[in-house]
Amino acid sequence: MRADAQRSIDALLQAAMALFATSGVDAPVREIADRAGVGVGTLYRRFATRADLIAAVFRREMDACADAAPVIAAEYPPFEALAMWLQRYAAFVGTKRGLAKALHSGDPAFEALPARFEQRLRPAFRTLFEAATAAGEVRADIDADEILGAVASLCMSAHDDRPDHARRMVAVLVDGLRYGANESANARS
Amino acid sequence: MRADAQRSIDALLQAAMALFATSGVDAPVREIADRAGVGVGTLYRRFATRADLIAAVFRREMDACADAAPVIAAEYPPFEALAMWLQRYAAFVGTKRGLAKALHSGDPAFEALPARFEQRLRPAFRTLFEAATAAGEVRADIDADEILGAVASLCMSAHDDRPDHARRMVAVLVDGLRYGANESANARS
DNA sequence: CTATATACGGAACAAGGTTCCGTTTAGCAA
DNA sequence: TTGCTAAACGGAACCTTGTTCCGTATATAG
Repeated sequence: MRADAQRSIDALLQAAMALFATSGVDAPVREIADRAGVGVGTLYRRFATRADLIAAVFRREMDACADAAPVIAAEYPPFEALAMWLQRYAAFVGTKRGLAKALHSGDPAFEALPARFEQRLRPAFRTLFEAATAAGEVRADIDADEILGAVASLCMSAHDDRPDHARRMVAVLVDGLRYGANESANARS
Repeated sequence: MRADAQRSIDALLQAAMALFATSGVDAPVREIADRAGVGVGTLYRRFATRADLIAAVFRREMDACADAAPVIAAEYPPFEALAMWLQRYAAFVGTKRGLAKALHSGDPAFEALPARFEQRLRPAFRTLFEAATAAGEVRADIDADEILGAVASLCMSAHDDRPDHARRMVAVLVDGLRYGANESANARS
């Protein structure tokens, strides 16, 4: 692949990522191309369709988020690593305005994304989670998937408020994860 | 209001209803106007925006569905009435491809719809449900709202299959409602 | 019957996605 | 270094969709 082609792809992905975070995934292709400093023709040479560009951005960010897990795990003790990565994950989900709508749109470009979530994010978190569990720092009555879902919900719903609202709510949730933090309140339902 | 204006409104609502059922709520305004035998100008004279037309169609169908409840209740015994109305409700939800997306779009035209659901459909079903319960024909461990939600889910998800798939699933669900029909299976976690 | 407020149709406009094609250029070979 | 050419580029043009505008037609009160 020619070097300028690779540069275009990188610029497009970066521009799209930035615009999606601020304006949602409905950002017009022309704006994306402008911000990347390329023409729309170039955009369409690299991504067959607007949806393919969106999917590529999501995939890239998902991977980056998953890749952060082992790095964080190597540098911090189990529970801190888990907490930090969940904030990282929250930041990822928080920039995905319109993600849910896109996923349910039925567009074939998005079909592969759920599978990628399973293959990358889920195991990435599970490793952190099991390390923290093994260290006895996480209560035993909660499932790893529940946490990923809960954090995603927190970040999806409250996105128009102050931008750190989600971060704080995730922090509260993480505190609640601490082993034995609320032993008397564990009887739910 | 002039008679021709009323005719236009009726024609538009009917055309939109038919198109929404077959092509989803994304049907273009021009197609709707054509099918109604009017120009797009007329459409926009009657409905400030495309979303307002969609909302009007939903409202009208919701009301029709709710109005059917007392009619059915007057003609059939409690449990049959309940079963029949749920099929009516299923038919309504089944023609609403894209309803969920529209509701979550944040468009102000749809803001009033959830309230209308509460005010019309919920009580309409609750009356049927309580009559059947009073007659001892419905198991006691289920809530009326759960049923409305479950039927809606059934009709939303499986819409591309054979069109009667949802109808059959709803029928199965209704059978499960019969009081004492599966007493041994009632222990669900 | 006539006057006029009301309604109608559809061309025109705006905005967004996608395609097309003439121009430019990276990178290899001589 | 210089030429060559496949690859890449930009952006005008096109298509579809929602919305607006306005000249024409008509229902209906008096």
